[in-house]
Amino acid sequence: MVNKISTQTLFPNFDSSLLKNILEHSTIVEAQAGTVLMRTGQYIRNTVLVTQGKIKIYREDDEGKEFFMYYLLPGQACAISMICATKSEKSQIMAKVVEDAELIMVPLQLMDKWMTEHRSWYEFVIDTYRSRFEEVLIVIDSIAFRSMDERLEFYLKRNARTNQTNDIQISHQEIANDLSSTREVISRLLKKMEQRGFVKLHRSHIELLK
Amino acid sequence: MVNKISTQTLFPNFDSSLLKNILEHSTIVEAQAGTVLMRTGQYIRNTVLVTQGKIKIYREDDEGKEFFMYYLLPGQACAISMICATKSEKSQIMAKVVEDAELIMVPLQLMDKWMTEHRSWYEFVIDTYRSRFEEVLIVIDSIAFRSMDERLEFYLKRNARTNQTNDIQISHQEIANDLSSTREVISRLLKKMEQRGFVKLHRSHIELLK
DNA sequence: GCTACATTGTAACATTTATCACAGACTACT
DNA sequence: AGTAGTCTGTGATAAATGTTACAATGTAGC
Repeated sequence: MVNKISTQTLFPNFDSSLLKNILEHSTIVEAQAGTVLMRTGQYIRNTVLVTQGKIKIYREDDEGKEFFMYYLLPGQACAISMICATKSEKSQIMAKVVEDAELIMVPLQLMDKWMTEHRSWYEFVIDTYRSRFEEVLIVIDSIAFRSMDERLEFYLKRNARTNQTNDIQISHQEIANDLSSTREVISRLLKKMEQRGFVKLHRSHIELLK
Repeated sequence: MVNKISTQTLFPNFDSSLLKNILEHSTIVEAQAGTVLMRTGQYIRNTVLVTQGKIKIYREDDEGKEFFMYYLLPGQACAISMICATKSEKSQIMAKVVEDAELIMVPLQLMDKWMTEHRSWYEFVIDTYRSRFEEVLIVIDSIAFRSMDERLEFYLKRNARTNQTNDIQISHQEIANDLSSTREVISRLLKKMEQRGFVKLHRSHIELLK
């Protein structure tokens, strides 16, 4: 059952009739860290709102290689699941839970219906499109224009910002996967960053110093 | 003055009252090949519909380096100019006319107003978001997962498809700019592709053989 | 035809990133 | 404490891409 109070806090711009609709017609799903919520090529049947936890959104290639694009946090929605809504298309991305999550699943027909009935839903959807599009453009910048050491720095900073801590719990291997590079390259670049005083390295854990 | 017949042909899904609104309230702009329609950082005041010509959309970095993302063709609209509409934000991209173009400029307030008033406009906007988002994801694939020779092949094929010809009028230098590489690298890779029988090289002009 | 300019070809070399190989260090579990 | 597994460090080497330098060719304008 959806908790009205917390939903209201997380989505403060939703009007009360929309909130009521959400509480009545959506289902709640809990997903443990590690779960793959959505795979490339699967059909999308719901628009996903996040109320708890943390989700990573990836682009996959044919051989299963992953490329990290952005995080989904409480109060946010999956833009792809909205975009595909109108056409009930296949997912273009992979979504992986990295911290135990609670999700509101809104059936696609409602997602579409509410666009005309609830101004606050319409604005939320448009704003989700906008902010994700912008985020994806910044991701393009980093791969199109930057070398691996700059991308790594960008990655660490973004991770620290998202998780609101300078202690990043992650292995070199996972960073390498996210950046579509290799572990040795990341280890070496991190070592150089440590020598420059930018980070302090620990096992499965990187401390950002500035 | 907007030509009603051609607009109707290019945007067949627009209902007649929407068409009437467009003809009344929008302005037509003609732009010659070479014109930069929009620069990164400029404020967006209109949503742009293309009725004639060809436009290339780029992402720019701080030092003015360009990275080509996609084409805008007649019957299409600039997704970024729609996305920024609601917030009247700064442009995140650069738009360059590559074939003399005719554009319909829809003031931002109307773009937003019509979303609720014209179902066909709403659907057009949502579909523009969707298709551009998907296109951008494919662009991410090509830079995240592919090496330069594969990206070049992808680039040439896309160019041929968009321009509906296997004779691509372009210099090695321009390809290098679009892919954020260098002319020498592109020349070398093209030479190899020619040896493999994939293309035939001419001056300022590449013939795609398969 | 001559000249200036844009375009292409290519060699030599530098740098960045990836791959292979292996060792040492830490952790979890029994 | 011992063992298996994960994580990190690092050297050697290969491959891809970028840089520098210069020559050759085609084109446009006079």
